[in-house]
Amino acid sequence: MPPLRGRSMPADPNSDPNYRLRHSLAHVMAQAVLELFPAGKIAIGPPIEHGFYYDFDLPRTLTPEDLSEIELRMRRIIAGNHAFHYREVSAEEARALFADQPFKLELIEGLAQGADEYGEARSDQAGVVISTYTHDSFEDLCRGPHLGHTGEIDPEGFKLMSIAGAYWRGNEKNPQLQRIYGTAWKSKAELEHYLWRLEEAKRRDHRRLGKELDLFSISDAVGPGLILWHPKGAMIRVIAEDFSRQAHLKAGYEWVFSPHIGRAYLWETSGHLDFYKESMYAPMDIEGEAYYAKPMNCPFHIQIYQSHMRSYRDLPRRYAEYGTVYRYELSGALHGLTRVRGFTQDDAHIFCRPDQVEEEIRRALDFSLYVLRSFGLSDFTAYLSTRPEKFVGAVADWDRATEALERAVQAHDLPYQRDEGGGAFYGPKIDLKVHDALGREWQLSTIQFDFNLPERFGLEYMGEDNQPHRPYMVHRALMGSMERFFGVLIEHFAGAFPLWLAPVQAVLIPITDKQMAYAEAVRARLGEAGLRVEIDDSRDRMQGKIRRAQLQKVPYMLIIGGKEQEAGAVAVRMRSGEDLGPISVEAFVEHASQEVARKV
RNA sequence: GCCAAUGUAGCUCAGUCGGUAGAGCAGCUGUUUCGUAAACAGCAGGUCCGGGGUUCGAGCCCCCGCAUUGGCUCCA
Repeated sequence: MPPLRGRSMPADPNSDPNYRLRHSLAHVMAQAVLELFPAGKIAIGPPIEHGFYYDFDLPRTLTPEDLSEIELRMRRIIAGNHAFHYREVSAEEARALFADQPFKLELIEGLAQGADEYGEARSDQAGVVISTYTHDSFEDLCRGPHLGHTGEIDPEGFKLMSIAGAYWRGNEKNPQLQRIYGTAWKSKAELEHYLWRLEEAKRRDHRRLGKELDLFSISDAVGPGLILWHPKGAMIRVIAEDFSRQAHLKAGYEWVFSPHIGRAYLWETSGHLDFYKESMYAPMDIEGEAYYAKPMNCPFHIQIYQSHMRSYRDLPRRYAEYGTVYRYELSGALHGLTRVRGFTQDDAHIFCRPDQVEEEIRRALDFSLYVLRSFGLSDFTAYLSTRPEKFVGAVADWDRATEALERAVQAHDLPYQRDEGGGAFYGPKIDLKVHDALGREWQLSTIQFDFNLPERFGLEYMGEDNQPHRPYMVHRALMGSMERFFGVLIEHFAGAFPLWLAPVQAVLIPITDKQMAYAEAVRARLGEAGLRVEIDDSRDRMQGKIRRAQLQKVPYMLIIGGKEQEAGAVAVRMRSGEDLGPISVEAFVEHASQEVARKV
């Protein structure tokens, strides 16, 4: 999840004011690379979110020094003020032009057969045109559009960022190419702003802050992708879990627990061993029988549902659990807390009657937004994924479910996008992505119908008509996984957690050790009031103690000198640097308690 | 998993041409008792990621692993 790095998804030429610039720079870069490696083969080079890339097959692997050389050549080409010329060619002409460019030939064949440049079938088969753009000595198969000429590019507004391996057409069975990423902006100032944002993101990186603030670690001895929660990180998790659990109970959920492993039979019935096996760990043998670590909690909740006969009057049933699951992830995909191999979902499964679906979805979405907003996240986009080509269940059920999802989103006036055909084979879903303080998007919540498992397990309830009926089943996770959610919170707050979440809410700073006994008494009083407080009893000077507390991003520093001790007070410094001056201990308790209750 | 880069003290990092392993912070000890982001001094701290090889000699060169980082792919 490098959220600031451009995604491979091409930007839109109409809505993105930088599209032409970035696309043109991709061509300029390809020319520069071919100057350096005349035998090089070029693949594709689209504009992306913050820049552009181009994929190459080159006689040797690139080094970071090559990037400077390529940049130099690019600036030289830009200075030539070369115009971009568009022309349309026939398939034969195109084949001749790119006779020594095998990737281009493959693209041309695709175009000739009505596919687009990514090899996807196009809906508008009729209007397939093969075109090229030429500037200076470089001609590329390209749909455009481009700038008028290279002189429109600010030579100080772009920078080549990195080299990465990328499979031809993103398929790991295809040859691996070398991809050069660049970022490009209208001006040097914009580029610098972008680079500053990258630095800021680095400063907030949860992996860095996790170490600096002693929140969590990952040990080689334990294994990659497996998280150790240190006391301070665990404190935050416990607060978040307690808050959310109470909220669930108030919202009509029933709390359940389920084990970490289950028999092969369970996973055969659920179908996980058919369609999810690549993500599951090898089974363990228990008295000759295979057991699997759970990659999902649903089959267990289903067993609870099925433990006795359900009446239509019993529904809906909402089972919630912090369920720890294990999923195999490719080693190269692991990333801090946001992509791990063992994680705990704030999972729930709702079993309901068809006539309750609308209400249940609305409640689930309301609840999800309430919980996320409580954690200071307020900027959301919803993604509605609809029925794919391959699916299970009845079309009527899909339509009803999809409409319920859409109406729930609309009721909240949330910005949302439809991903037509993007649902899983077993049901439509809404994903909520949140935007953090830097505007980066993170997927957390998901509300997902399942028409598969009720069928496979033969779920039933007895209806008013004394006939068995199949319930609807909805999976949902709000924070998603505690690990990822924690990572997002760390980065969102840059480690400066709001008071209610801060693992240490205040540090008492005695100026000399004459105040130590008084500090101890103050701590006892604050602890009694439910505040998490430490005394800095090191032999540092006050300045040193303040600095340490600042670096640990502790919300309050309570300075205690002779004057405060006389007055039964503490001198309050906030981590913003603001000095509230001396106030009585009781006044501070009141002030802090209110702030905790407000969750800000 | 694949491509590339990286891996040196708890942390951040330096280490030249292959020739006795370094700094700052953190830790420990001593001195200092101080009013809003670092008191002073000393001490200790190493499987240079692991294993093999080349060499008189390897942190440095070669090979094989492991881990991390950036991508590809995938996702809570």
